[in-house]
Amino acid sequence: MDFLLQNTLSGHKEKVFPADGQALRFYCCGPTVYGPAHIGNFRTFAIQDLFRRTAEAVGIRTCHVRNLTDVDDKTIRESQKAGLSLKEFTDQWTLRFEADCKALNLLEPHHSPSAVSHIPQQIELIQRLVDKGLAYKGQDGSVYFRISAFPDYGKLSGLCRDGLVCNADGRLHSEDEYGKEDYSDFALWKGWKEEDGPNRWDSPWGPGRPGWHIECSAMSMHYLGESYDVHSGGVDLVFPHHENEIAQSEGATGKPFARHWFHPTHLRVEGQKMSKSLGNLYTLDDIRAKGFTPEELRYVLISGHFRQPLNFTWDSLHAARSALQRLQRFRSRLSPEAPSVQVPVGDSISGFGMWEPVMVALADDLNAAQALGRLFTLLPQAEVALSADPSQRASILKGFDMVMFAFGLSLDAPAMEGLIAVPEDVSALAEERWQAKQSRDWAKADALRGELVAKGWIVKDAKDGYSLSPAAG
RNA sequence: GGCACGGUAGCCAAGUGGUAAGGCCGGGCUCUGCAAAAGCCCUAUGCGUCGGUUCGAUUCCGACCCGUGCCUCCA
Repeated sequence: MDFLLQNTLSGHKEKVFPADGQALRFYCCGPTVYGPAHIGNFRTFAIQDLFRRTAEAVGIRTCHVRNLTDVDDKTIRESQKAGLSLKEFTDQWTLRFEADCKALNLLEPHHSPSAVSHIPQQIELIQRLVDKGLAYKGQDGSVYFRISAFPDYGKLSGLCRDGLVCNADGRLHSEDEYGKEDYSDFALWKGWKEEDGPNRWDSPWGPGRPGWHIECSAMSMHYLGESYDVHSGGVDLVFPHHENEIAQSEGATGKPFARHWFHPTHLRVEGQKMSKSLGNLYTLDDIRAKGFTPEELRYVLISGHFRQPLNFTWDSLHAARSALQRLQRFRSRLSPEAPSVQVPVGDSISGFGMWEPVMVALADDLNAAQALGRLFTLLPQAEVALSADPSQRASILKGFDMVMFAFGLSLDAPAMEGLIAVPEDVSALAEERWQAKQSRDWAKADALRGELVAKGWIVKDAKDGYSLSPAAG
């Protein structure tokens, strides 16, 4: 099964493929660890995870790198506010980020390099650019990339260099910037300033710290080679971040950098842009506080097409809950055993069976919306097929689990339920009610159910027992 | 101002030159002491507006309206 994906560089759908005999080399721009990531950040990471899972599900091995930006203006400023060293500060947010990723069932990247731990690689790359005349030291002690020496600048974003200067329409900064030859030139190395405090590293150009763009070039090439397969980040990174990465990398090596680029678009919240002032920069904890699970959020985040802006609403989380429950019920009817979520590389290509149309949709430019549509259409068909011929159970189950692997849905809600502690008095009431019901004392049973509801618990009867769950809301 | 993208049922959201996937909500039915759950069924004569091309357009073209993104460090 071919895996097609629109390439930002060409504007066309192109086949995703690794070099012969190698893993698909895949780089993602990761978070700046100065606070909790919000659900908009996680939309991008969830889509990237969907990309990786889809690749692996169709039999493409991957090597996935996602960096951590742990030195920049924000991390320095916020660490100082918090009274912590930069490392203490970014470490704590890195742990938080990793925990959130795990909760969202994002596969762990094979490498998660941080900028601070790759300073030498960045200095070396800057040195290559200086040596080739593509970078220069400015009057302010910083080193800048000389855009005028890189004719291809603008090929990713479609913005030409002249356009940058001419079309900004008043948004152009005044020319009081000093140190740079040209307004558009960007910093590779930032000379140390008073407000940076102890956060300084030595370099051939004096003390300072790396610029933001250089870290991704240096680390991606360090782990994946000077030319690699796929590079991804949020749509806002197309310009200037990715444009600058291309300039730095191709300028230094003279070779093509990443071949294939894709950019998930932004999340909107209740029809509005996310912003601090609107108070809608929700984190995973905010989602939990409203009683939803990370998996429900994941479902929402991946359920729209990644190049289409997605409008997040609380209602969509309710919809996700119901949809997931249907999948869970289907899965547990198929087999009570927990799904195997191991990477299915190797035997996957012919393994989807009746679910193949779902994977075809995912492998066609990551069309998750269409894939989910097909999935739900096939659900009743699977039930019919199963009752007609029970011997198909194993193959239906296998294909279904593989598709769930690709979506990254573990369908493990029952395990979650077990984690909710039921207070003593509640379980005693419930037990008393069950006994009343067994002796057909309907009035008493109903009265006891009323008491349980008053305590915020809902009881549901089955043939041979009952279950308790906290009332919604 | 430049470039790009989008406007599909109450909500979310696919898709196609030939008569609108799917999910949620809502309604109905079956089942069950009751309730809930579950399963089944139904739910857009219309796809921003107005023109054009066509046997036929939501799908192509044009104009317009509205919304969104990027235009130097924001996923």
